[in-house]
Amino acid sequence: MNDTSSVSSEKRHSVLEAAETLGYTPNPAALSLLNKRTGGVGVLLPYVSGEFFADLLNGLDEAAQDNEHFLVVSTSHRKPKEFRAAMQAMQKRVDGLVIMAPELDDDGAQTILKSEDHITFINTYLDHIPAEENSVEVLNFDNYAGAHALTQHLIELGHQHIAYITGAPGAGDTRERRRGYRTAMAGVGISDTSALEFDGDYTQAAGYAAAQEIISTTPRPSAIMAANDYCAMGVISALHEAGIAIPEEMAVTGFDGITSAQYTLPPLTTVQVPTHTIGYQAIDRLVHRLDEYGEGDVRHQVLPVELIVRESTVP
Amino acid sequence: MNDTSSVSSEKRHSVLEAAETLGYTPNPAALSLLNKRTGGVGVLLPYVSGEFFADLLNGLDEAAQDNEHFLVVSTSHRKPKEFRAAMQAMQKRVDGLVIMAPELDDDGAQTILKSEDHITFINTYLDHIPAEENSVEVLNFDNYAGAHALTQHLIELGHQHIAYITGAPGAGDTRERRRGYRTAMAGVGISDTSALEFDGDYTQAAGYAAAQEIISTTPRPSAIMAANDYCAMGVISALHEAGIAIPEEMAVTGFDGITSAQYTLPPLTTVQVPTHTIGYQAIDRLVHRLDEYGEGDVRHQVLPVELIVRESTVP
DNA sequence: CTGTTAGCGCCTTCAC
DNA sequence: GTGAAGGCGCTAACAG
Repeated sequence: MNDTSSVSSEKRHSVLEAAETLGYTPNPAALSLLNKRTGGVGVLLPYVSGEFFADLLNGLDEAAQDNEHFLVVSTSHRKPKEFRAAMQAMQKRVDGLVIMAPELDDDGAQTILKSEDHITFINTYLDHIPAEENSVEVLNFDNYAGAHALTQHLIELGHQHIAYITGAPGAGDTRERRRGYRTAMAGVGISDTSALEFDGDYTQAAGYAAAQEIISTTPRPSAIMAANDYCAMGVISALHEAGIAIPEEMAVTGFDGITSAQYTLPPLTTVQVPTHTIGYQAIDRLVHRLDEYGEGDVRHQVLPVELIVRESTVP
Repeated sequence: MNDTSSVSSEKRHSVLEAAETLGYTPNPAALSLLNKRTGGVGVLLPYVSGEFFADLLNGLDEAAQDNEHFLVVSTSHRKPKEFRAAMQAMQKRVDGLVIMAPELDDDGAQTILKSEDHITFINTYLDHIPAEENSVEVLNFDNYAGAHALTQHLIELGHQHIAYITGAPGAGDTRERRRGYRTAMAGVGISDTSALEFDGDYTQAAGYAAAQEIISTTPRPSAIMAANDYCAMGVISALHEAGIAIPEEMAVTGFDGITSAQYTLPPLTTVQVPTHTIGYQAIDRLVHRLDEYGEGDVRHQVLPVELIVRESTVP
């Protein structure tokens, strides 16, 4: 008996003690059968790589522990079909879902929202969320503002010929960052940036390859904005190999603000995104939503980002 | 009805079809109450940081999906008490546990082994495993051989004054790597390395701090072996700041072989450990153990590592 | 304040 | 070949 029935405090004490000694724990499966609550939160990630996801998981885990929930993690679901299967598997095992799916399109989203689960999306751009369906919340970084600030910073330093390496194709964050770049460029009269944009993704290898392409274009840009910090590391490596001095001959910027960005040579100017925070909040709010409110509250929340200027850009 | 009862295949078909249409799935909680199997595997990590853990999680997740199990992840349990609590919580929710606890001492291990669970330890050094207790397996990197090969490599290049930055204090992998270093040094007559060893851990900050200390000692060492690749990144940063050329004036080595180690300036000589593989195997073998064998098989397995020579050491 | 009972969702056993 | 019943571990609601 937990607290409900009226039992002599004496007897309850002895029972609790016995339970302690024997290491007894109520069977979670039986509990969840009764309460219709499992005490778990599912986390659906597109993939896991690098410091960004490590930080994210730390935030998720910390919040889960604070709220006494366990974490069921599943990754590698960039394909809609696998994604669906993973959701299916999670469905009845957890009380709510945290989903990061930057590559999710609107059709896919509609299918997800059919399930009457509590969901918190992170770093996911959804256009049409039907407000009545269920309990949904969206938490995003301000990718647009970050990229805009970064571009603006370079422009203020006198750069005009700024190359841009795009992130993973088809992802919402990629689109948002590029939009920030384009808008800032348009602000100084450069409305066609097509010759300055280069395909990439969020890896060092992509940055390395894109940089090699960029340095061979004429006229050569004076700055490279990489898709993120890892991409920038690849850029730096390529420039170093080609004997191009950073920042004297070429400025380089990143995105995310991972720890390693402090330790590149030279240290990287970048945008710090609140990775740990978004993870923590995603779980924390989801769990509170589970307890307190019912269905039907859809909210968008954009987390601020911070420009970090290090010595990699020309003064 | 799944396959057991004898039912007309016609009727079965129609039922299966209906299930598909309605999106019906048997309630996992009820199943686990019946079968005494949850279909989940618990993962207990000391913490999550950087590319190493991202790779590890990829391996774990891939194996979990291949074996149709879900992953319950819990981290931040360097304290025995929290660790115990996490195990308790996992206990009945999963069929087996993968535990990485390099800092676990033998007493702590005994307590863990009391629980009659199936466990696979990774990167964890246990001395006294009672073979009869339950189903246990231990998977480790060959940390000793890796550090030994690295030291040997430096020695063959003519280095004698080799500084060593130790990993996280109290961890088994730290001890093993240091042992490899000491043994190799003793092999060339340097049996007292106390003046050459510097406290550190597995972070860039630790490498940065330790390197500053090392370069101010006299006589100055000609090589620095960092605890791991992240630590080495901090070393490189400090050396660069002090104007010390790598590798001409100082050789630097790492450990782990993370992707970023290719993109340091210069690229890092390091030891490649099979991070993804250890994760995959841990789950894969655990699940197979669950199905096929009973209790009582304890095995140690050491995974080979590979020396990767890049341009950071003097020729 | 205590003891009993019904039932959460499912599957296996046993009678029909 | 089919239907009904029992029970996995637990707790809420009830009767004593």
